[in-house]
Amino acid sequence: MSVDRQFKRYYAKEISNLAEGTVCVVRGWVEDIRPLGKLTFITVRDRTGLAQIVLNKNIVGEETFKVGENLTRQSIIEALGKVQKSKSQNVPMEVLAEKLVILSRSKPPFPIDPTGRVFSSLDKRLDARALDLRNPQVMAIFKIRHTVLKSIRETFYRLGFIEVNTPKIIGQAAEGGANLFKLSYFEKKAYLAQSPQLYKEQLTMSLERVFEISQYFRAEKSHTLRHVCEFTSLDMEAAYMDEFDVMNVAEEVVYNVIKDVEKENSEELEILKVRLPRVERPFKRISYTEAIEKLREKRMIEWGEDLQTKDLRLLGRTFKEFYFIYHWPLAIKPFYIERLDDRLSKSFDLMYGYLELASGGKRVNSREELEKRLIEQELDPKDFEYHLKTFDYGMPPHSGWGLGVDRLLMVVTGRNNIRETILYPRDPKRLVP
RNA sequence: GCCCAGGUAGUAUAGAUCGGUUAGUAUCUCCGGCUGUCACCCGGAGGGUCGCGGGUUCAAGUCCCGCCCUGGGCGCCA
Repeated sequence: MSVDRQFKRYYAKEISNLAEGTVCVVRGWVEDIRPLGKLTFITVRDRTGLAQIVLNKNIVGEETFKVGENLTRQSIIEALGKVQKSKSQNVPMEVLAEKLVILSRSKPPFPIDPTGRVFSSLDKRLDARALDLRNPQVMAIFKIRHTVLKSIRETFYRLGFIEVNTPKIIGQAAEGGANLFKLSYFEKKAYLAQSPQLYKEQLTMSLERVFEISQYFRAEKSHTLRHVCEFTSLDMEAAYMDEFDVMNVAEEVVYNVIKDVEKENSEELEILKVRLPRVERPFKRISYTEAIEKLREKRMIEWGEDLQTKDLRLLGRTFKEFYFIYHWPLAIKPFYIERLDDRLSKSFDLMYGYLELASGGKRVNSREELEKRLIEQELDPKDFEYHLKTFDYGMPPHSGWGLGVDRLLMVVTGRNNIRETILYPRDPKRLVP
């Protein structure tokens, strides 16, 4: 069934560098078939790029030639042949086929056009996501995503952080605020985790420096380009660091991500026709109070108010790159953020333009203060007993943040819809595939 | 949850202001031709309950009502 196994398989991209006459095996999906009588050109694509296979009736014979003529687009083929110079505009070298086998025959019509000649709506594309990924532009996003994840891990390893995995099925609807997805856990009620917040704080009392990359869940019917119900979060928490220390960590992570993508994904960036955001260290840092003053030039806003979408868009016009907004009012931050004075907190957000990428701060590390803050926010300390107890075991001062990986990808790949950066996104209307 | 814009072959679109012949185009799929194509070309064919239901009318893709779906904005959002 298969062509001769003794010959090496080359990726499409490699063929251009092979010497004339090299015998090679090419595998991939058929992008185009151009029959010209006794000569057929097949463009085949794999994850690395495009290759051209030439089928000559006088060389392969009647039977194989017919296989080539009757191919369907998107089918998976395997060809064996010799490399020769090509007159193609797209590739310098091509493969003159001696054998051709169909490994999987596709069945048109397809719900979308993965070559991108006719644009399909995102909705249709997501319905056929597996096929959509054959589009080099779509594939490029996820190759970059791979680099981003790799870069993040390398930075944290270098900084002496330990990678951890906290539970995603949780028993207590902690934290209040956002809505949790409920599920049944045998006879008990359980929830899908919205964050590793309490776990990662607890881990600082032993592992000191931890980070986690994982998916979390929010049952919110958000209808925007930057919210989904299942998102990937990068979380870190470190003992003995304050809010400015962990802001520096965030800056280093983001800076390295940009530099690594620049180094490793120039081809993908070109396919996407985007330029990476400029990064200069240190990132700009403005306090919440300064942000309010800035906004006052444009509209009536009271100190203490949370910033709305329109405010962030306004700020984004002034601060077009990465920047921090730090020391937010205590009242609009969660209970575990430490107090700075009677009205401010040791908190910060990392922004890119109008987009909120990360949020963090120094944490409360006394049990008494934590209980007080819970009550202030109308939460019941009894529900947090398992967490509060850990503060009696000796809890180091610690700080941390959570960063939306999908949002960071939006910035890096220049997409304006978060769904483009997630393989199989989940939003209030989409649960499949 | 609120507001706005949409829904026409597999895909993407034109046609709606003014109701009237066989709903047009590109791509796609199939058949025929071609030895250097490259979004090949040339010739032929196929594919549409115009989102669903109801109404007005001699006549509805087009006008009216309801519903469903999609996109976008706001809100919600550690």
